[in-house]
Amino acid sequence: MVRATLDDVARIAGVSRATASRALTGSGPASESAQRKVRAAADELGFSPNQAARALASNRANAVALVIPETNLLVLGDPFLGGVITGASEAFRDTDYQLILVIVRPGDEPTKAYRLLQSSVDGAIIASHHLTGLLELQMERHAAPLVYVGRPLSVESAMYVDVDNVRVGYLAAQRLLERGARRIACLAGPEDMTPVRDRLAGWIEALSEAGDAPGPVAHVPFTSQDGAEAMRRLLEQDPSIDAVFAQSDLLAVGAVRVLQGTGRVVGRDVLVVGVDDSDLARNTVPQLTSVTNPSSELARRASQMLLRVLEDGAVTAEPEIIEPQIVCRESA
Amino acid sequence: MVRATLDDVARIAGVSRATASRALTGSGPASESAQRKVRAAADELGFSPNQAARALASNRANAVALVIPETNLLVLGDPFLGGVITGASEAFRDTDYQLILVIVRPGDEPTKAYRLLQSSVDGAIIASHHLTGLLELQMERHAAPLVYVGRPLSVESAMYVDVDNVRVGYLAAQRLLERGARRIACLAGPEDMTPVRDRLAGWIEALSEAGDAPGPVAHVPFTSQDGAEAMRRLLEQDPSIDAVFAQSDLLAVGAVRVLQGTGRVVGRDVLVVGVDDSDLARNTVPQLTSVTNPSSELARRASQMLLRVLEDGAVTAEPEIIEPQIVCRESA
DNA sequence: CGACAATGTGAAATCGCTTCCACCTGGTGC
DNA sequence: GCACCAGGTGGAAGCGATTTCACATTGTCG
Repeated sequence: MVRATLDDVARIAGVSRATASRALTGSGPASESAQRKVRAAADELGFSPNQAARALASNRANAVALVIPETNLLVLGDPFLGGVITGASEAFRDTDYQLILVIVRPGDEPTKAYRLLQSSVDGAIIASHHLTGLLELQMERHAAPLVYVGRPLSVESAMYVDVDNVRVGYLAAQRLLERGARRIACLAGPEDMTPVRDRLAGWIEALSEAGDAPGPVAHVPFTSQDGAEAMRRLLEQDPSIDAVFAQSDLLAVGAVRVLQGTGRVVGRDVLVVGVDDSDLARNTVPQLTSVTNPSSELARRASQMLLRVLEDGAVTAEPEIIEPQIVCRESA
Repeated sequence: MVRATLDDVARIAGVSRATASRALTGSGPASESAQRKVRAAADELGFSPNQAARALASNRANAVALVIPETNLLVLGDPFLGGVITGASEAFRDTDYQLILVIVRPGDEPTKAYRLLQSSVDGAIIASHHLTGLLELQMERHAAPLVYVGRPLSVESAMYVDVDNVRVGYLAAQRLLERGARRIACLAGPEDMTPVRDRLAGWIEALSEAGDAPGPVAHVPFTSQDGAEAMRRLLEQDPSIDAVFAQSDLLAVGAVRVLQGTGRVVGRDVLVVGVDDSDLARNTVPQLTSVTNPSSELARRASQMLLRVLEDGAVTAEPEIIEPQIVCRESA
């Protein structure tokens, strides 16, 4: 069976191709009756427009890229990226933009992704913090609008949606202090990530407000293994630690395992707060107190921002900041 | 800056557009010297072909769809889908196919996705077990080749890659029996999924070989909450249960939590085997014994199968079956 | 009643590429 | 030497839509 073309639709509807196009896309004047006839013909033929032809003629790809980093986190099940994917897909579901998944590896030469993006998308959502400037700058030069999930480190005046990460750190520290912690360590993520720095800043702020000095800090990748190792090192360094602010639930899980291994009871002898409020937080024993980091919400808002720019032709949009919440459970 | 077109490249290289096209795509004869000149000109201009034009002219989209179900699993962090995404992306990274992400919700009318796929991809990887025929049949009618990750329930003669799920169940039961279990319950997934049925079959097979009768079975969605509830019900029903075959790590985690809540020591009083061998299995206390269900491997193989069909023009390919392994840890 | 908008319409020109086809070279076999 | 063939090449015809523009056809106002 040969695919029906707009010509077929026009012929059956008894109008010109131009009119048929206008009737279906609403891009120009078309009488009531013409619209009815065209729509009937299109239904009859099961017409669906050839995207390539449409893209070529209209000079818009009707597609957006979702750029995410490939850490092995996806495999290991870090829920943050899953949420980003879900959120973005949700936001674009009812538009006729297609979502093109671009997974970049730290080592990849950026030109490849750049080319791809340049030639075939109208815009992009970028969820990768780790790209150090290169890709970002190259893409910025290009006309297609870019929206970041998470404030980018190296790009000024970017459009982005982020959680208030300073507040994340502040909330965590506040909770730990309220529960009586005196010596709070921090299991932070990689040092070159803006959220990591901001959370650290918020944590320090809350501590100094309370007149406390920050405990030891360890920067490690966001995996539970690294979290466990780092926790072990911190304990050696300072066995008097009575609370831990872990910058992700995954890190927290690793820390909890080590703390339990030393005979400490988490939630009593030592307090732990994580970040992400993921499923993980509910599935461990003890359940984790965690600060929210609503990935799908962030991605949804970023997508909507991109859509707005795409549709309204606006050049830019103000960043949006989401307020984090702390969800208290057994660990702190 | 205006994008360079093939015309520009041809002009600078001093050849015709036809020759330039052939030189760049390798789709026809082109002399050494022409190729050199064209390539030099393309580099100089930073030429990258307009995908839409190429797709329109060649009647191939240079894109494949990755169809995955939206359960809230992605949000909740079921690692299986993350692995599928990673694996597929990896397989297509070095081709010039783009990956279009299509997330279908159980309730979605399939025509929408169908239209999308029909009009703008050369093929698709389908990772959704839950689609009951409708979408699948519609798509089968269409020319674009489809490869399933996981044997589909309703489509005969489909191309797919799957793990040997009967063996998964068999391995789990075997391990539990070896460790001395006498009364083995099964926490199964939704009843309409082929892997769920197959694992159940393998489990029963191993039990009957050993002369044991299967314990109680509960069918629930793949979340830890449902796992926990089901475990509670099973225990009420039969407190003598001394082992559990949970059909995913997430279910296992829920079960473990409940078992521990009753004072049982998992790994001693009661044994638990999960499936997926995900990060989760390594992060719980006790660590879970789990049967592998290598999602990214499955997706990679499925993608390669699709590529083969796409490139060779082969009509079909034989299903591939991957052997599962059991990874023994503390819980059984 | 004539003139001028406003509104719909279709012919035709793109968009940037691939690919068919006709043509022109050389080199080879007889 | 002549026919022939193979490998290169360029001209030109699409691919299937959108969009511009000129041309009706109305209705409305003075």
